Amino acid sequence: MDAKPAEPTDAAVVDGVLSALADPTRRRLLDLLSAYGQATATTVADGLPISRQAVVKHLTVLEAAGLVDSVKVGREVRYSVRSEALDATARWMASLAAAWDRRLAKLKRLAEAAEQAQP
Amino acid sequence: MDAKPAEPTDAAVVDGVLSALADPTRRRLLDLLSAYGQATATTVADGLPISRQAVVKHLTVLEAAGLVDSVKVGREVRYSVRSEALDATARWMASLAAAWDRRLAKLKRLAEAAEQAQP
DNA sequence: TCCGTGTGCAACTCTGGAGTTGCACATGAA
DNA sequence: TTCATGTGCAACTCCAGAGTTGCACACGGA
Repeated sequence: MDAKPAEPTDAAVVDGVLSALADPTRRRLLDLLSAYGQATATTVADGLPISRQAVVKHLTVLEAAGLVDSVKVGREVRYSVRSEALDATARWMASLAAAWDRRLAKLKRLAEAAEQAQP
Repeated sequence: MDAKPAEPTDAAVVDGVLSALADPTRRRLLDLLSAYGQATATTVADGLPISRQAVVKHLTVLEAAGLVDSVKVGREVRYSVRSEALDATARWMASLAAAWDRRLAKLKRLAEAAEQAQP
């Protein structure tokens, strides 16, 4: 029973996470962030071949997708990774794969039944 | 033990699946395909507001990502959904989420230890 | 054989997003 | 207060990819 297609609320989350993770640079960014635990855009940009502004844009996308959290400390903004949205999307994908399997199995049964009915 | 980062072979698969699923039209297309069980590009295009050629391009991307299978029957090409790549990506995401959680927990412990060492 | 329908290929437009640059603003330290 | 450094904002370039259109080709049925 844990294989229903997806909860309606998850749709937007899944959409955001998938778009966010589609970019290799953003995946790399998440890797760095999870390694640092907490870091500013400037810090992360040092470890990447792109400008700080590019990093900020990516972080904005990731935050909108719920994959990243930001906290303002003094004059700097510290970002950290959040696993909830990622986990929700993983569950969505697993249930989708299960749904496909069930549909295919059902269609296969129907096809076999039809074949036996009309030899 | 089922939470190791990811198998190296999976990297390309995950990359392809994520890029493929990032497009809403492609997700819609997969929905239709899984409902039909098996369908041609022309058939699917009838249920979408885009041209057959656009559908063919999307199906090519999906097939390259391993999300779709194609079989040539006479003069038509029948596409069907495949769940393996999707399932592999789901597992990758779940293990990534778990890895993030473990790292954050570890960093938290380290921070607390440091705080106790220097009150 | 001829006709109709489904595919494949190529060229084209166009928009969104990735990245850069320049500058103004804010804040912590001296 | 002054200075250095980290952020925020805006305008700009550039290119990949989503979609279209037109046409040639292939195959099954009459």
